[in-house]
Amino acid sequence: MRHTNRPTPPLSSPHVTMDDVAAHCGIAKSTVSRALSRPEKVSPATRLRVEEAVRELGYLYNPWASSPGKSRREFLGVMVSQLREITYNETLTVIDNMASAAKYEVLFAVTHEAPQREEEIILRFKQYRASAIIVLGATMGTEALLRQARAEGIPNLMLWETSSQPGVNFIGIDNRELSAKATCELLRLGHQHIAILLGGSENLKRAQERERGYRESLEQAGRVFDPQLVQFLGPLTQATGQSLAAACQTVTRNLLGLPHPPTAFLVPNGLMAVTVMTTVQRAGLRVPEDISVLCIGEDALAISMLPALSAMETSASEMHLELSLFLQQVFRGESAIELRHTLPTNFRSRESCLPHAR
Amino acid sequence: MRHTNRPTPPLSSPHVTMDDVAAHCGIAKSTVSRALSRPEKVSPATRLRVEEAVRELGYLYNPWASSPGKSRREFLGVMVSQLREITYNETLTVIDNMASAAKYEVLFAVTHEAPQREEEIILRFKQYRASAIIVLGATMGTEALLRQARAEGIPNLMLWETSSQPGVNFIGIDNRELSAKATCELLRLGHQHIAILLGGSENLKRAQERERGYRESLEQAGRVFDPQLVQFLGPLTQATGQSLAAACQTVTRNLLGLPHPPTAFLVPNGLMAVTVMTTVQRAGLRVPEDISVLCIGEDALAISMLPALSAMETSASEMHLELSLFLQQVFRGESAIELRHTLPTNFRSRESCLPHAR
DNA sequence: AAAAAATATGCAACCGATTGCATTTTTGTC
DNA sequence: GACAAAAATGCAATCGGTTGCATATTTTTT
Repeated sequence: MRHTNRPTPPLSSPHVTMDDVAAHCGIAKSTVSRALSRPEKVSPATRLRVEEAVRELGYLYNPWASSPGKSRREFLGVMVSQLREITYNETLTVIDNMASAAKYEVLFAVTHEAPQREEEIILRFKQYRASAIIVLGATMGTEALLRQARAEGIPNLMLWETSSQPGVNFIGIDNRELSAKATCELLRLGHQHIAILLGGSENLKRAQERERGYRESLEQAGRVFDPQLVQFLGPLTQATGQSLAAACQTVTRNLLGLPHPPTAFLVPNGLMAVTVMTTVQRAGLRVPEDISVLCIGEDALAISMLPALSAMETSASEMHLELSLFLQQVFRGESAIELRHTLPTNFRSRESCLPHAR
Repeated sequence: MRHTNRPTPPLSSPHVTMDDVAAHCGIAKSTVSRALSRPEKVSPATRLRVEEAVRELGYLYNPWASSPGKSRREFLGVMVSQLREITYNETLTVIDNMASAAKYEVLFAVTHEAPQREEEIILRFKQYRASAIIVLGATMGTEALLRQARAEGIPNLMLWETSSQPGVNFIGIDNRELSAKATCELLRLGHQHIAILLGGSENLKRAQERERGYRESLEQAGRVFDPQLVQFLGPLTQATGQSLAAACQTVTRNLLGLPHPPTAFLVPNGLMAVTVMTTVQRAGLRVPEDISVLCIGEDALAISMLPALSAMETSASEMHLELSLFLQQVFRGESAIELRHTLPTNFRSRESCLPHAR
């Protein structure tokens, strides 16, 4: 995207400008400007007259104007892979709160995990001179984009991910390790056939890393890796047009119908956990007696359901705290911020996992 | 908010301007401008030289500059009460897709159902000359704000709500009626004590309307209205700091402990449904045999859970279709758009509601 | 080959604010 | 009441693009 090619937008209604206010008060434009931005530099009488006129004429500050170099409109670019993860919602809320308090605007965009779209979005963020770029949900190309942005002086932050590349900031979990730990946990419980469900497409960094962690754990334990047990839900929903829940249901049913059906499921979030559990139960099996379910990446649903969901858990509040610290630096105008923080994770056993009864 | 008072931001790095490109090519700034915005008005040779220089110098179009009246940066203001509703996520995705395709930027803000915040946000949207304002989740003051915006020529659209005020556009469901229908449904099944759980605070338009529908239905059926059975979850979570799910759990437990405990629950969404069901079951009761659960406002979770959730359902896709039509009008530059559409709703019986066995 | 038409480019004004500096007005002091 | 200092205001340049109009160049026509 360089320039858009829309047929020249219908010019918006002629707005009231500072000149109008000045004329109305019979004073100079510069005085009006000062009255509004540094009231103490102006006599109380004029200030009142200006405020009066502003109200009367309905004048609105125009952030577009002002010397297009300096001035004070500030943006935060927020790029999200998709809006299916409840955890992202919380994080987005934190970001918005901080931004709002600091009078920053949030530019929001969804990538749908498409690398090309990511590139466009980052470019737009740059054009709008975003003070920082925050990413939720990365593909394999994201890091390169962020390094570039960083090199150009735009602080960046990837959330819920980690990165091995320099120049990319992050606060997040090591998904490979997380997935590996989860797999080990199930292996330790004696499960021979473990299915892993991955939200998103293969593009998704997180999904790739989890798949890798899963595979490595299996290999390390000397088990055969059965590709049938690895299911990416993203491409499926896109191909068939069905909802994620529906896709999950189909996949689960298919898995249960295998000659050697899995006795444990690794799922990416609460919604998938519910869906898997329900499907399992409808197939006449019990959770956790017959089938264990373990959630990688806990969310609000986990504790609410029955049986309560065993999960790999992380301190979201720790992340949000660090996030807010980062944002404060951004708001203070620091641009060479370095922040690479891997959050600790641990297995939280609840009710949905049991040792495999042969 | 008129002007912000930050200590003048640290001036961003000196960007490459059109002048730089022009100088580098030895041509006039205006030619560069034309080469980029209307390539056909410029000789192929120059165009190539300019493109080359742009690449070489790393020139980026600066949307801030340009005649601050015309020009082509276009915004969509999206105001959301909170990010707890999964349905909102889908709607947001639709909005983002449309905006992105039309090269509009999405300005995003969360109100937390605070009227004062809403006012600030709308003001900011106006300042940034947003082409339209879209609202998800309104308070009682929202409509007045939108009418005002509309009067000033900014199209607005309230989603998932209806409005009786002129000048306010909407595509949504009549929450009073919806709630009334749901209550009737439960009354018809013979339930004597029906609890209603409302997400959000009393500020929230939707919550108010649902409470009203519930009350009216009860009165119409000649039942006594027991205020104890009406629970607003919003204020509770804010007061105690606990999560929505935790608050829902507490409330449910309390309700079950009443002298005349409810035999049916009206819940606002899937997450609350899961939580109520789980709490009920942990209390030694069964869903739906002992306790019925009916969801007002269906979401992805509804069909995934066990027992499958009976719900008042609406065609989200119908809404999204109309929404996209509205946005297309906005993108085409129409500002006096009139759109007031109440979506049909109907009761979808699944497994979570049964006649009350006395 | 000259005139007319079409195309390409440059010049300069403009958009709506900010800001340094000059100027005017007010205030305070003796 | 005169004068200096301080406070308030105005003037004009500036930011980085866009655009109408004038000018220069190329192409077409006869």
